[in-house]
Amino acid sequence: MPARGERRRLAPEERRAQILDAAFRCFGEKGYHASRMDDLVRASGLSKGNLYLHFESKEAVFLALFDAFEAEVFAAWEEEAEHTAGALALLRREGEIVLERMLSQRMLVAAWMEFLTHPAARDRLQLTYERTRARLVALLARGVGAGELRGDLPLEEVAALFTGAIEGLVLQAFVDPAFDARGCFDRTFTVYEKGIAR
Amino acid sequence: MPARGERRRLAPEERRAQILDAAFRCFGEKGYHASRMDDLVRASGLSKGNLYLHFESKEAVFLALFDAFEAEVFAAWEEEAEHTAGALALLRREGEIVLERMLSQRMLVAAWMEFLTHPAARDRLQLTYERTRARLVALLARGVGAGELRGDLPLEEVAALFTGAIEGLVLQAFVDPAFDARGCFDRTFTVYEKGIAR
DNA sequence: CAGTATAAACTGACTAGTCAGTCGTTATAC
DNA sequence: GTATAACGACTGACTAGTCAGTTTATACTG
Repeated sequence: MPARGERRRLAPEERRAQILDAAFRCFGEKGYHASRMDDLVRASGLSKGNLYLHFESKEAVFLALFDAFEAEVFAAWEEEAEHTAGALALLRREGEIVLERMLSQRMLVAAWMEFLTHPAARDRLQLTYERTRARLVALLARGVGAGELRGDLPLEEVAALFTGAIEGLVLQAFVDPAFDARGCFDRTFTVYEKGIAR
Repeated sequence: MPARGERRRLAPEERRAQILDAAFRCFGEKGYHASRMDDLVRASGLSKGNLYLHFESKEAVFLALFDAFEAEVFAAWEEEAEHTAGALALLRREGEIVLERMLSQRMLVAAWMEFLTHPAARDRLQLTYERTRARLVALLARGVGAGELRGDLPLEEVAALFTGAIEGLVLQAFVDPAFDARGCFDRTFTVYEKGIAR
């Protein structure tokens, strides 16, 4: 029983944020399965019932966390797009941005991988991949239009290659702390450049 | 209780194969966590006790399955290397080979992802990545030596990029059945070619 | 402004079920 | 006769989610 006066009613958004904050720490430290709902309870300082008042399941909490992560990356990309001219330069910067965020949250990425056998997770990630590729296709198309990139590129496929390659670097970094994904991206970007530039 | 005469003593290797066969079907259908040891028991037609006589844990079964998968891919690569001349042609073929095998066992790949928060899985996958990159570096180095590839390539990094890109395509195919990873690889291989050929 | 009613945020002990792994027993091969 | 492969009912630790009851904020009333 909490000491008198420690209970506080809060607006739903604040509680959700509090829960997501705890979830971020738990899932980001131990992954999805190893994080128990009781861990989130402890980390959030709330009761279990309260937690289930705001999220209908463990799965729902994790999906909400992913939404936040995606939104953050997309916002950073928008921001960057306003400051960077040139398709290749922007492509490089956007790659660096997402790589940076994923690497700084390796375990969260692993938690997502762990979660991927849930159909809901697959659907959600599919959406993210589609959005990402669509964004890259638009970026590449502008590059083609500006005469910076070759005109005969299969844009969808090049976008998918780029998307996948970054994911692959993150995976290699996850299993091997000594693997320098940033450096690798940096030093191999010229492969893309030579491959797609006009 | 089995009907009289249905019990059969078998050599350890045969039992192991029988268990791995069942594990292949279970994990390949439902993933790691959703596959219960009792499922393996049913699928193998053996008893639980017998299963634990040959593998000390669920984890051990899955690791053994991964060993087999890796060995198969590496053997197929060796085979291909004997028939294919030219670094770029071989690189393409080896990519196709591993892509083919991973795509035909999507759920098994997902099971592995799911399993990745186990330290033992990380160590095992790290080993595989290292072996794969080492193999690719050797392949690329031969290409450089033969004057087929540029001499100033960061070989380690290009190998990592290639390794990661394939993994990334498999992931995209896993979450989206409509995603054509094979076609994507095929149509984007020229990006590598232009990027690394002399 | 006290007193009271109502809504809804909040609590945590509890439930109902799960599942990896064990072990006492039985069958088989030699 | 005996070593040991094989069996499967059983155990106990674990955990997502529930719910009956408690506390707080606010609205209403005299």
